[in-house]
Amino acid sequence: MKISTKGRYAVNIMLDMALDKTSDYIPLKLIAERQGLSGKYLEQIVAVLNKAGYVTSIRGFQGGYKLSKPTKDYTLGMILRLMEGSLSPVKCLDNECSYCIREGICVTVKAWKRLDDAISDVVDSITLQDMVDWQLAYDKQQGGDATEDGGKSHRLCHLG
Amino acid sequence: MKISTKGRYAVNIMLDMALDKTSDYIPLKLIAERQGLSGKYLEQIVAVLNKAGYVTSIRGFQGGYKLSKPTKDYTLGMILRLMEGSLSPVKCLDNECSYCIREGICVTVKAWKRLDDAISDVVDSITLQDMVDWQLAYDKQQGGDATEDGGKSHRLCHLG
DNA sequence: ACAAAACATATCGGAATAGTATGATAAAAG
DNA sequence: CTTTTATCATACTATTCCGATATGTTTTGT
Repeated sequence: MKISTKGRYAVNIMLDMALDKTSDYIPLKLIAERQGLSGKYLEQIVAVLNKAGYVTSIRGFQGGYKLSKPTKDYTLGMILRLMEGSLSPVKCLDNECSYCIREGICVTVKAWKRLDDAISDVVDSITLQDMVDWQLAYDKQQGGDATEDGGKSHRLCHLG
Repeated sequence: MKISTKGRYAVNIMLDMALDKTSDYIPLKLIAERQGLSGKYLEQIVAVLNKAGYVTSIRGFQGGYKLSKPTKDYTLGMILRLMEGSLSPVKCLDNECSYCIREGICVTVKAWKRLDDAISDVVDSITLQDMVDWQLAYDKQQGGDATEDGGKSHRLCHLG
């Protein structure tokens, strides 16, 4: 029941971009350094985000990535489902359970469905903007310069 | 984010026991046959349930297992956590995140915590008795003899 | 004694995870 | 027009986890 690094790092990447005030194309190497993650690994992850249209890229010198939509348009669920494939606790709920022996009778599925709904409710209700707001509120609470770099970079938790 | 077979099969085992009207010690082989699962694999799983005191066993001829407590005393969360170790979506929430670089600052953890709470709310609120009730309600709705064995065995979904 | 069943380990193939490694392509700067 | 920076594209790999099998040993009622 763990979210993989792909899912978590993807959130971290997009949140890092959202918190970057320059609102310019950001080289992935910079994000990797800020977050203390492998740049090459992040390339694989951001490639998926790129193909899905979640980020826009410019190649070559002074290139990089930026979010293609406003932060309120991304939910945690969108990002996680893109990377993880599905967030349902059992396969049965992914593909209509067409191969089940007793379709519709299985009482366990009723429990899994409740769990699945609860998970979806949470991840679909939290937007990237929400997380930005949480971060800004925390920065303010700390006086704005509690961090060694004055809060310019927001190193996130990446230890699963 | 998937529940493993150990967690799901453990639920199936305990639900199978709960639905068995004989209220006697049930040989695991019988459960394996009813549920269409590997008996040897179930032995490993039931061994954990046994050590945790969730089931009681009698060895030897005509031995077997039975639930050691009334069905309302088992929650889905108890069973799943026993088998899976933890249901939290990130490791960070398991051990107080003592090794985090920016403990308490990390804004992603706030999101993971919400998800974790939602998951716990669901699994801790569903008891084995609830699932038994759901099954009995369904049996009644079907007239009691819709199944080929008159509803005596309740084959559950085990396809993840 | 025998058969049925719990109990105890060891082993194992496959898949997923979490990355590295290597290189090709593109574009701006000097 | 070369160099630097960066995206883009695969290939590879080491480790862990999953989902079992396999091979017994021990207990116990008949």
